[in-house]
Amino acid sequence: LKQKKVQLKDIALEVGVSTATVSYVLNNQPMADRISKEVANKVRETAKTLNYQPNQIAKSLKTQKTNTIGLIVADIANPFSGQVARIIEDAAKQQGYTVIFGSSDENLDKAQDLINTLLNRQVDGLIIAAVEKSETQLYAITQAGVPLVLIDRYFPDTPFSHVCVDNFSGTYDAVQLLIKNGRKRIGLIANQSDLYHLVERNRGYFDALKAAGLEPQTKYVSLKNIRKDVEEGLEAMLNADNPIDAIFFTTNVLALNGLRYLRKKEVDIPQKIAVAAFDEADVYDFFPVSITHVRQPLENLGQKAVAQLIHQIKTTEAGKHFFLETELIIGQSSG
Amino acid sequence: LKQKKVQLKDIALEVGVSTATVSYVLNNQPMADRISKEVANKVRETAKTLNYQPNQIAKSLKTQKTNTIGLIVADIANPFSGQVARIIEDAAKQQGYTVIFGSSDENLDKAQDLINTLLNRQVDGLIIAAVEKSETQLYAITQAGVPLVLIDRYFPDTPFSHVCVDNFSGTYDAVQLLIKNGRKRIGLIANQSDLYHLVERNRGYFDALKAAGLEPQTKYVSLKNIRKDVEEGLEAMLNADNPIDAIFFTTNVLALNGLRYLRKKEVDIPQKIAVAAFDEADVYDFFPVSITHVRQPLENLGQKAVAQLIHQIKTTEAGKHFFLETELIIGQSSG
DNA sequence: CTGAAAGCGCTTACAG
DNA sequence: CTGAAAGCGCTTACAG
Repeated sequence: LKQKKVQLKDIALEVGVSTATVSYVLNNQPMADRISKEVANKVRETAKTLNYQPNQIAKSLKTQKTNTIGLIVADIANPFSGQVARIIEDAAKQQGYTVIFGSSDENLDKAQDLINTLLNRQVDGLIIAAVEKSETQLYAITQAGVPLVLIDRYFPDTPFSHVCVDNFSGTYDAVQLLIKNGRKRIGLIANQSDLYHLVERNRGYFDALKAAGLEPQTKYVSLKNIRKDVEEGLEAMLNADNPIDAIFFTTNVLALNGLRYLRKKEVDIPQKIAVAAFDEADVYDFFPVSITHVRQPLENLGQKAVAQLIHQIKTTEAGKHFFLETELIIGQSSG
Repeated sequence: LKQKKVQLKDIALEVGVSTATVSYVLNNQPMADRISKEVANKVRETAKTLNYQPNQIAKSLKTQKTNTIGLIVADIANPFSGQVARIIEDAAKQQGYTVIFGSSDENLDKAQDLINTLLNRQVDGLIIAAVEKSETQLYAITQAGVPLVLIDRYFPDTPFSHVCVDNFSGTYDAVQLLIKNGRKRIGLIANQSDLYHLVERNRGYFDALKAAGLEPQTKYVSLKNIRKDVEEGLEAMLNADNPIDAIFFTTNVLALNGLRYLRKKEVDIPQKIAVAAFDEADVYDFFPVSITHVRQPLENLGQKAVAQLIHQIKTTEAGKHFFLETELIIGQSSG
């Protein structure tokens, strides 16, 4: 049933030249300049009439380039990952690259599996939203000579290229806004994680409080138990002897769970408690009050990652560290 | 800089056998049974110590199989697409397939571009959320002998396999609920589109109204102008001489835009106007009232699409049409 | 101006 | 029980 595909040989036969000649003209090789206009045109015409589609696999085997980028995100179903994937897809396509993706679920073994699969498929380079404790597997990638760019997350004191935002300042500024608005007891709800970008967000919170002489109140939630942990954390902080009057969520997932709870409990925002969060969410638009949040420049993030990766593919030069600025979107929730 | 990769030849050399032998044992070919246990073990050991990673490209060129599925969605950044993509990714991985994706933006030319790219890369099959008027390009795929399964959308009187939901019944039931709840003037906000699954939703609305002897009121919105069109439609219907007391949105994007507008205008839901919609959205959780909606079984949809595609890849048998049942999630918004 | 030929890294009938 | 060899569909130095 599978139709025989048209190949170089067929065009060569039809025109009466060698496959070499056909290859030269179809790829616009420098060689092609020396091929007579007649032959070249005939080749091109024949390719068109036969509807020739080059076999990228054969091409790749010979040239050792697949024009493919491997992308590993946390979960493509998560809007943050999806948006970044889309931007990367577009930027890659513009440069003639296709992307193969996989979701790591923040799991080290799954990530390693994906890396193996992608390397077996000879991707020209990888863009990875790295999972916790994955430094070793990342070193293996670069040691194999495969270009690598980290996105969103990174590891300090590590040579891998990365494109991230300034998580510290982003958080610092948002928390400072809560302070400026007169809040004295500002809680933090954060992921229990060693991922450096999250650690940096926490540090932004602590530093902002310290600079104002305020006491921190924190709840670290487990990835396995987000909803319950967030609710328990909020409940404890709200019912403490000295209850919080503001809360900062370090991710949008935490914020969504927190906001759902606060709405259920009919806690007044921002009268009773002011709210700010890192990252956006569509949902913010629909909350009764607009939510103050730290916005990451996703477009820039994705495009720079692709640009840097392709640069590394072409030059085998590495190790650029980009930190992009975040933007503080001030809504009504911060008071 | 690029490290030389370990290949079959290296293992063969090390063990002192031919590459054929190495290939047989590493692939557990039937042939491998006849190879002495000692040799086989030595091959496996050596492969492990050298950390041999097969070159999937070379393998594919020879076997004419890439173990790759091409996936075309409307926009991977859109949560519906992202969730489906994730389910497909997992189902595919379980069967040893990797997925390459692309976003068509509902655009025929982009879709054709993606199809070409994916076919050049010799994907073993395609799963496509088809765009309007794409029948011709789909016929070209099947005529080239490439297995194809449509997902979410389909075309009537067409031989392509598809996995979709029963859009007519889903809508019919939801609108009927509004009617049961005493609503008499039920409006429809729908996309201006010939896509059959959307046409079917519209038909569900009209039939439900007709069965109850009610008059329809409709607004068809352009993809290029969703927000404005939705708002104008609602405004017109709310301010008509005989204003609507309920509204049905045929997609979640339309619903989100509509809900945003209704909230801004402080229209009471469901007192003044009852609301129901096709498809889910995270946002529904955060709306002051829970939103009645028609839920698609995404998990099933994605898994069946992959299963059917792989079936077609292995048997070259085609043309199965799946219609899955939707579920009506009854919230407070429908009154 | 063009072609013969090697080779990319595998698999697999075939021979022994 | 194992290997020599052809071949998947291209590209590209090299020769003429």
